[in-house]
Amino acid sequence: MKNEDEPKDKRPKGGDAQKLTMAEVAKYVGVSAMTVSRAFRQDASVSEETRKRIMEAVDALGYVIDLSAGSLSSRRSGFIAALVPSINNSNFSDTARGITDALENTGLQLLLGYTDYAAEKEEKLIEAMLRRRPEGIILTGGSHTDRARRMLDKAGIPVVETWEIPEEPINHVVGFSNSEAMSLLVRTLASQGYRRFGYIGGTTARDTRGSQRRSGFLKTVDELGFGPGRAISFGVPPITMEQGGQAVMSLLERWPDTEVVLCVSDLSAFGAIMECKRRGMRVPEDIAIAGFGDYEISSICHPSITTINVDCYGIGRQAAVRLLDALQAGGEATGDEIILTGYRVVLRESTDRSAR
Amino acid sequence: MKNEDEPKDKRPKGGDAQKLTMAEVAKYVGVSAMTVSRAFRQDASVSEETRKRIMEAVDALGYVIDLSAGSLSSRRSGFIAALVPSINNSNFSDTARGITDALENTGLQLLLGYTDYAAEKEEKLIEAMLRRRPEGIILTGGSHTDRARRMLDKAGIPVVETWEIPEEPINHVVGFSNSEAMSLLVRTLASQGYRRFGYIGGTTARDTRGSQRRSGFLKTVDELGFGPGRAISFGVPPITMEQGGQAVMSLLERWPDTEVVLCVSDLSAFGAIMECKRRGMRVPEDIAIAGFGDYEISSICHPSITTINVDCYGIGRQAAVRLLDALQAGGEATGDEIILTGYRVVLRESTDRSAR
DNA sequence: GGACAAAATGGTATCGATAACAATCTGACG
DNA sequence: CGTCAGATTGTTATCGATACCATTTTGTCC
Repeated sequence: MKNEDEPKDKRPKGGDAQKLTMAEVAKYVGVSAMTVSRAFRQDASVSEETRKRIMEAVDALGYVIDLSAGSLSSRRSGFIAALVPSINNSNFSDTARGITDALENTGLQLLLGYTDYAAEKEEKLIEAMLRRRPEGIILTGGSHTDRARRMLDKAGIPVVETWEIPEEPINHVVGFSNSEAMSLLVRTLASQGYRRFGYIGGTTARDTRGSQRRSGFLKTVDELGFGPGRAISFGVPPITMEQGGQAVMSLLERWPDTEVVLCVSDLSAFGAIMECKRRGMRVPEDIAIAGFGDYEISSICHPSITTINVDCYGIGRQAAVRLLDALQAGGEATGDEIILTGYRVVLRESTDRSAR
Repeated sequence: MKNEDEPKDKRPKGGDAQKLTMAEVAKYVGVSAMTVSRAFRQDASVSEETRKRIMEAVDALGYVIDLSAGSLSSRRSGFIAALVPSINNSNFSDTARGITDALENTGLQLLLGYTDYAAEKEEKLIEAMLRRRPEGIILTGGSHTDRARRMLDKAGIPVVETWEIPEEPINHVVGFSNSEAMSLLVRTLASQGYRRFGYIGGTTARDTRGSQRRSGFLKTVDELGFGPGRAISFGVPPITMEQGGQAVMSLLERWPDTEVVLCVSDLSAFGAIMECKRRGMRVPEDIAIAGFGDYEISSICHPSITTINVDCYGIGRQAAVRLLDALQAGGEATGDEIILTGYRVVLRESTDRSAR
């Protein structure tokens, strides 16, 4: 049996491994712990002189305040949770950046998670997040499991759904209609003379925004009287560039006279364009292709890609601001509200009609 | 003056806004709070029957455990912190994904931050992270401010530096030599007959990996006797595709007979290639271009881009595993160690010599 | 100089879980 | 049937900060 008296400190390394507490800093300075606590918050009333002495001591000792202790007694975790489908998708990482930027200097920290486009994973993540008692939560989309909804309701914190307009919003919404955005793109291209439209993008419930774009496409093509829409779907999200290439080929195989192909995202559009070029087809002369999302690549590549520009960063920023407002108001005055973010068609070379 | 007796609950909404505690769940079930606490952990000894009853109550009441309270007394936050330069860069988001995946089912949660390639921002973030008492921390690169180093040392938690081999590692390292990787690319292309090498990528201290690639380039070109390297730099990281395009033009203006241009990343390489094509130059016939990082785009675009494939995901995964090992060992046996991750040259169309 | 408001500081209880130890229960075995 | 180890459950103190209220100090004004 081991000697029970052996040192218990098993920290990997680190100089003086004693754990400093506020009380020790206080003793060192000759004030009470409460005063040290106040010194760490700007608004609290501590004389400049005392604060200075305390901060010098903090520096000298290398003290780092422990927020988890504080949040227990103050009942404010200082966390905001945000869930995005994928962190590898620059549209969503732009949104994450918008959130982070809006949170700067608010004393709030972001807890980020990614759901992999799966509602069950979202449910798990929501639970994991709620265990940290976030003061608010930002979600992508409006499609959640029942249990997730119940947990969110019970948590009693402001919720912001983003990137789309849910049929039954939980609380606040910052987004746009993916269906209408895609519809706008169809109409814009139709006004340029295109008639035979194709579409690439799944129907899967995993990517609700993708499904909405697809239905917006089909509905609009129908309304315009351009016959039944030619839509094919493929794999599960996230859709790769390569899949975009495969998809455009099966689409053209099935409907060889397609004039223009709209894609669920720029990434699949890019893959489609590259595959066409590889096969010797010219874009837009032989086939026009458009995307969605206005990724960096679309303005750079050759031909540049017609797309819908979405204010990804703004969605994140506004969602965070909305949350901050709600927190400020203590949840009283602020009614649930839907904030519509803008989008616009960006016409580029890949659908240039004059090139035909 | 307001009536002090008015309800204090200002929660936004939420059904029964009472905050449940473990004690209440315990009372409901008819056991002690301690037993409920045990039921939440797999290993703890609670009879199956009791656990089942407790979990049913948890479900019925909608109780969500409060980890911040638990971590205070258990002195284990359940957090791992990770800092990456940018979340929009898919190389780094792959690394983040690797970390997250490795943490799955460990009960540890990731606190992610991005430094914007700035050491001062890294310092701030490290402090913000340490306030949450993470059990370990994963950093990108080995370049940190003095204060950051002191804080990390004082924190006494395992540190893993990634994506490069620091001269003075803090603790653990999972990465590769960016300089040698670039050197390998130069030698490989030299063996194909290329002689007049150009380079695009900054020297800034912000992007140490970029600087290492650059110096690896210059050193190798020099060693091979191919005269002084032709290197130009531009803007601050993160480098955009567009900047890649601008850079290749100024490089060719200055050294018009350059045969092959190596870029600090695939993104700038892509921008460079597109700009060349836009100007009517053929790649690789007129000018060969290579990148670094093997982003998705490089295998898809036309011409496909020669690059260095880096195990981004594996870096994250291994870094996390290393951390878990260190935590397991309680910091005893595990010496600081450098784990080298692989990389390899991927030759593609953009440097295809036979096309000339 | 005294009165009084405002500023600055301190003391104590507490947030909600878990560690550590104590107590009780269960079943196996001689 | 008694004993004892192991399984199960309970009790109390505590993690490290902050809320709340009490107290002391400072400054202003007549």
